[in-house]
Amino acid sequence: MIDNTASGPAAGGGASPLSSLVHPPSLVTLAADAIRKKILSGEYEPGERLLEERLTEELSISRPPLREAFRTLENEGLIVTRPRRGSFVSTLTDKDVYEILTLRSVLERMAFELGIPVKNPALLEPARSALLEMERCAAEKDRGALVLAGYNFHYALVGIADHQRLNHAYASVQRQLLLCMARNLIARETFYEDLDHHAARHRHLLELVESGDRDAALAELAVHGERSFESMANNSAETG
Amino acid sequence: MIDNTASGPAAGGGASPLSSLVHPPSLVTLAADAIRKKILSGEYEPGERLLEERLTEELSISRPPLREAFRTLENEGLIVTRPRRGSFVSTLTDKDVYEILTLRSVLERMAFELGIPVKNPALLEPARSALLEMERCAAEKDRGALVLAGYNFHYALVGIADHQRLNHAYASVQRQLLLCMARNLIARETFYEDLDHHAARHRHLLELVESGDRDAALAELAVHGERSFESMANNSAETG
DNA sequence: CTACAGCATCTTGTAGACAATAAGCAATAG
DNA sequence: CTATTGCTTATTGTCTACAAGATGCTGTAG
Repeated sequence: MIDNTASGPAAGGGASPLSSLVHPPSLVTLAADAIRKKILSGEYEPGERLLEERLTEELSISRPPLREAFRTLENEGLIVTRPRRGSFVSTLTDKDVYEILTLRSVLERMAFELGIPVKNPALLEPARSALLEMERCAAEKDRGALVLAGYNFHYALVGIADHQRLNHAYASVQRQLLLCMARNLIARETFYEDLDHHAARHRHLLELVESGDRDAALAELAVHGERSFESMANNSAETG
Repeated sequence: MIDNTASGPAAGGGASPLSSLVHPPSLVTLAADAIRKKILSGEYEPGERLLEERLTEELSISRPPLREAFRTLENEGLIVTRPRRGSFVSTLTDKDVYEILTLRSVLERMAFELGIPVKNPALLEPARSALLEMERCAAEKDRGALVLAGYNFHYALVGIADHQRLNHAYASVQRQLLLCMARNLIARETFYEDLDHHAARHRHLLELVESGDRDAALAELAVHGERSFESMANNSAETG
């Protein structure tokens, strides 16, 4: 059954909360969100075949909206559809991981180059609250939640560029990154060194962004991304 | 009626010629290609409502595959769908144009940074042949064809990075750029100064790429993009 | 004359059914 | 015993039909 408890930007395709009040979301949207959630949570494993009939009864919808949802997920890179063969959860090779990480890095740098110094202070609010959420997770020693909060923070940070297409592309890349993590569950545990240090690094990054020093922020972002890249690449090399 | 005379990478979603021989393309693919073509050629104007029933009889298919094609085009940014209201060809604001051009620039730079020096010489082949096509168009004084060939050249150039996701994102941006041009038809005529000079600039760019001098190629790309940006931005300011 | 309410029509959203193809299995021949 | 061929089954691709909601018009009241 569809359960659309909309999560952060990294998790859902999420319509704006305003429009969702006015327009009841279509089954296509709900189905896409539900399946995306199950893929990213690891309930559907990479490579797993997604039987349409099975999904229809699982979500209590019929096939047309389900198939439309598949198209959406396909364009997001979460599933691949082979004609007459069916749809499968994307299996990521090491090259895919490389592509995802490099593209993410470029998009983040673009956001900083366009967005710093921040013209509209309101654009920083989401990043600030996301950081608070991170620090809360760190204080509670909730590593899994911290990772997700980190994704939301990065997404919010990219938002300072006030660039719709950049946001869209970045969200897509982030989702695939979450798929990487679903592949090697170890990453979820060994990714980060120390929770407080992790949160502190992100606070430092945000402060540099707020200061308006573009080059300093970009430099920090570089080492920031470097760390993630190494962790993920090592991890992928171990398991892949 | 669907007429899938597959064009260059900028125009079609184009399945590989090999697989198209084995697997008959689905109606969804054919419909998406056909509609995309009509949108980019200007047959369907920006803002125009796309009636499902009308499209079904125009393409001689039924609504389910058509609706799936809509999802694809929606994710490509060519149409927008408002729930219970219908689908419309995307209307681009000046900010949209700004976003498209900046994103394109970043993606091209990324391709150069990752792809130069070119490791696999075969990756340069598509760019070389695309350039020849450009020069042919210039010689024949076919301005419209030259512009399209230019798009194919740039797409081929991005291909040197050997980066699937980058290619995909770039193709998407390019399609929206073509949508810009469908908006202001003037651009198609006044965009370029001199046909031969235009082709020569592109040859120069390719030669720098082939030489392996990344910085020089990036510098040339910068002025290259600068020109397009100004032309497009001015043009959009005039008409938008 | 204008504004609001109610209705008719049209369009989208969804469901269920049919047809075509691919995968898996079994039987037979070598 | 193995490989190949034919069939069976299951799953995708597509179509037609029904339901729900939105738009536009018309009629009436102020």
